[in-house]
Amino acid sequence: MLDLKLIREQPTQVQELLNRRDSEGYDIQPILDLDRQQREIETKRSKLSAKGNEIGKTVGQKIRTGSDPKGAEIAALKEEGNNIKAQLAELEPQEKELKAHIENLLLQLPNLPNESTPIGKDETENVEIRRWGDEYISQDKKVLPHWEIGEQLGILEFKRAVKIAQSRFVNLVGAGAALERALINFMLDKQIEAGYTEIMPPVLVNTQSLTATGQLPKFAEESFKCDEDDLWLTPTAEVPLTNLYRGEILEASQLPIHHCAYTPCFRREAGSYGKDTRGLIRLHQFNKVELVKLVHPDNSEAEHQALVQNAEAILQALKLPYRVIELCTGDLGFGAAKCYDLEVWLPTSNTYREISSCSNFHDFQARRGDIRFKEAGKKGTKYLHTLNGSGLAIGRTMAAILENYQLPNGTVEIPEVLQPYIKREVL
RNA sequence: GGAGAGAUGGCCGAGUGGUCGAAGGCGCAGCACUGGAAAUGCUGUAACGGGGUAACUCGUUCGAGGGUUCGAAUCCCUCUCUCUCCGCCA
Repeated sequence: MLDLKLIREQPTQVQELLNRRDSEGYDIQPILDLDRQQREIETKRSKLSAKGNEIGKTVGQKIRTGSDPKGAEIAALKEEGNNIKAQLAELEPQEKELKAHIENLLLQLPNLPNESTPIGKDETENVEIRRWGDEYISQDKKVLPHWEIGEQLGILEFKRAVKIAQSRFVNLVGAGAALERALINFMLDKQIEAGYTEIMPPVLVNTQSLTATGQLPKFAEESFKCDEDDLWLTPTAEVPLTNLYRGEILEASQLPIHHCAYTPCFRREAGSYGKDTRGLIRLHQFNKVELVKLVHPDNSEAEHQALVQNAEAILQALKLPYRVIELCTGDLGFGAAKCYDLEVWLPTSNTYREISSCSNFHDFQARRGDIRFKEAGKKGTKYLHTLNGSGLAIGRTMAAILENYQLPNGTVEIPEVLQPYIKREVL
C-alpha cells in the first residue's frame, strides 16, 4: 500500500512513477479528492467531539461539586450534549465511509517502482544483468524434454495425477520423489548455512495475510479458497513468512530477520490455459523453498543484492546455467519496487525460464500488514522493508536437472552436490 | 462437537460508569554513583489521524462491530480469535 501522505504531498511524482508501470492504468486523482473531503469532515467532526467531551466533563464536575443532577443547569447541558451527538451521528458515518473508500482504492494501487528500475512496457524490455555457466550448456541436440525423460524413467507420472486431482498435477515416483526431497533438503541446508532461520509454517492462510502481501484483493482468482473457513491455500511461502510479524512492532535491534521455508505452493493459474501444459513448469501444486527478509529500510538495497546471491548460489552449486534479469517497470509484480528474476537454461525449449524471482517491496507490504519497528530511544515507529525470493522453485529445478544432465543413454546424472542426499549418482 | 475462562501500552499486568490514555513491573533513554562497567537511585517513555514552520494542539484507539448514557476499558448485544476441561482424531 502506498503512503497516503506521500500521494497527497507529491501527487505528480507518484502519478509519474505509476505511469512507468502502465501509462494509463492508474489514476490517483479520485484518491486525492476523497482525501480532501475526508479531512474536511474530520476537522469538523473533531471540533464537535471536543465540544462534546467538554460538556461531558463539565457535567461530571458539576454533579461532583453538588449540582442537582436533575436540576435545570444539568438538564440544559445534557440537552446540548444530545444535540452534538445528533450532529456527530451524521458526520461519523460519512467520514468512515470515505476512509473505507480511500483504503479500498489504496489497496488496488501497485507499489511505486524504484527510481533505478528500468522503464519498459513489458517483459520484452527486461534487462539482462549477467549470465553464469555457459560452459555447462550442452551442445547435444537430441535432448528430450524433461516430461518425456521423466516418464521414460518412471519418475514423473502425469496421467494418474490427473485422475486423483485434475490436469496440472503430478505424481513423483520413486527416485523422482527422492530427488525432489533431496533438492528441498539441499536448498534448505544451504540457506540455513547462509544465515536464514527455517520455518515450517501453515500453508493455509487467512484473508488478512493474503491482503498484507498483496495477493488480495486484486488477485483473488489466482488462489484456491476454502470457502467455509476464510482460509486459502498459500500460493507461496512468502505469505506465511512475511505475515509472521504482521501487526507487530519490533525493536530495531531485532533486524534484519532472515527466514527460509519449504512449502508446497498452490496456484489456480487462471488465464494460463494452453501455456506450459506439459511437464513441471506450471502446476497447480508445486514445491518451493522461499527466502524472506524483514530489514531496516536503510539496508534494503544491500539485502536485496545479497538475497539474489543466495538464490544464485543454489544454481551455481547445481551447475545449472542461468541468467539474471532485472524486470522493467511494465513487468514488475504488483507489490515490488525492484525485482530480479533468475532464469535457468532449458535446452529443449532453447531458452531461459524463470526459476526464482527476488523482489524488494520496500514498505509496501509492511504498510498493508502493519509491520513496524522502533529504534531504541527514538519516538514513534517506522515501517520496515520486506523482501523475498525463491531459493528455488523445486519443480522447475528438477526440470532443469532432467534436461541439462541427460546422458546419451537416456539416463540422467545427479548433480554432485545432491549425491550425498539421494545416495546415488544416476537416475 | 459440549462446558468454561479470557483478549488492556514495545512486552507482562492492574483496573466494574466521570478525577483513566490507563497503576505497577519489564524493556528502552537520560542523569547520578563508578577508573570503566554491573548493581542501585532519580527522571522520562503508547500508537494512529487532523491542524501548525515549530513549541504545541485537537481527535481516535483498551480484540472487532453495534447499543445504552451528557459521559464507557468498565454496562448490554453480535462477531472473531485465544486458552482450559470433556469428546473425537493424525
